[in-house]
Amino acid sequence: MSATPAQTPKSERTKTRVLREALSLASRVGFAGLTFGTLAEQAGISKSGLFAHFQSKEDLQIQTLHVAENMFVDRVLRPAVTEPRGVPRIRRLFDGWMEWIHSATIPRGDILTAAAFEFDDAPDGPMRAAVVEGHGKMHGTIERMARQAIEAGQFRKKLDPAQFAFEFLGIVHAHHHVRRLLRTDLHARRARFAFERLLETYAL
Amino acid sequence: MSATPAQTPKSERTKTRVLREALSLASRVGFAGLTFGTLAEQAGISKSGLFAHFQSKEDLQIQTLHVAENMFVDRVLRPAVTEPRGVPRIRRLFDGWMEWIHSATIPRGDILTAAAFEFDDAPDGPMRAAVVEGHGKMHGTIERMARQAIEAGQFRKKLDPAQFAFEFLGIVHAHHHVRRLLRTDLHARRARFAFERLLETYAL
DNA sequence: TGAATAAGCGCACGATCGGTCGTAGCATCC
DNA sequence: GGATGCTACGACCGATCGTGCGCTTATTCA
Repeated sequence: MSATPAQTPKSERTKTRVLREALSLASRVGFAGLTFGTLAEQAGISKSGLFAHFQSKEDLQIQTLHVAENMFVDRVLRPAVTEPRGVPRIRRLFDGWMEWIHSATIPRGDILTAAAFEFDDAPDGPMRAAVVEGHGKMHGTIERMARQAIEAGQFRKKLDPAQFAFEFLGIVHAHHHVRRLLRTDLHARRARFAFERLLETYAL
Repeated sequence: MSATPAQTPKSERTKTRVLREALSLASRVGFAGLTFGTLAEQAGISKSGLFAHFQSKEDLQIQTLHVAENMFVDRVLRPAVTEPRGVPRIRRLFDGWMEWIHSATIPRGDILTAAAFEFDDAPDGPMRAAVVEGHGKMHGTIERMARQAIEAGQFRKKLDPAQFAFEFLGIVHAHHHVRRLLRTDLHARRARFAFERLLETYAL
């Protein structure tokens, strides 16, 4: 029994495991469908046992969202930043994001975008605030990349970085939405085409 | 009592009234939030009384959706078709749609787009099918308009009408989403800008 | 090793969900 | 006008939701 080398406490290990299940569950049924009952069943723990780790449903949702965000940073954002500033970095971000979407199960798609769509009309609350903050950060990141592309002489000076960010996100979201609605990957082509047109408009 | 001039039967009048309330309710809380309980309360009718008019919740949702669709046709589509084919008609469609969005209460925005977002990841069912069909029709309409613009010599021949429809809808949806997320009308400008850029790319 | 702590469980709660049923009464049509 | 059929009602069902409580363990730390 004392064989366990006294490392991470059990509580933490359980929580990590539960959060992994929560992420998987939310990917399938959304954050609204992330209920204590179903999560308890999937994680092999009692409903009330979950309350030892999460004070409320909102708490559970937020922590799960942060797990997803960290994964996005690792798999999409970080790789993009290894590219040189400007257009290459923007391209890599778009490519990475498309892959990220593609790797997700079709019915729900990119879990972060799905969360944004799910909570954009929710009443005020911590979860909505977290989603809004995530959107703001992403918008800011893309804006910055556009600005760097201008500084690098790859984009025209007349380009408004905020406008670029709006359209970039719009393309990604439109793709996400159509993919969910029609349950097909055919529209990745259209999204890519729109993205290229966006770059071309401001190239040189 | 016999004063009523034997016109529309009472059943129909009640149903119309209830559907009007249902639309108003759905505009505030979404189609998922359109429950028999709350609708009964708002319409001043008993929950079970509603079942005389709607066999199921899905039935209620679909009928309410159709009311909204008809309204959209009257207020947006029909006015657009009064314009000459090609770019003017496309412009009018976009303008009308932006007004339609603007006229909606902010937290939920355009009820049709909201429905599309709400049911794009729902399990198969009549409501989802109705939403998909609505999207298909809209896509087809825009595609046709783009084709007509090509025929009229206003758009380049190399333009893919389906691509145009994808991007047109993408702009509208992106606007709808950001408006709900940030609860501001500031992004109408960005949407319009994106739309103009879309037209310019294929003009001549 | 033993005491303090916290993890996890079973049970139950009030609310709300979509939906059913039997019935009463009013509208409709012959 | 009178028989018929539909509208509308209230009561109720089983399921599920988020959440609280009290208890039994298992774990942590001195």
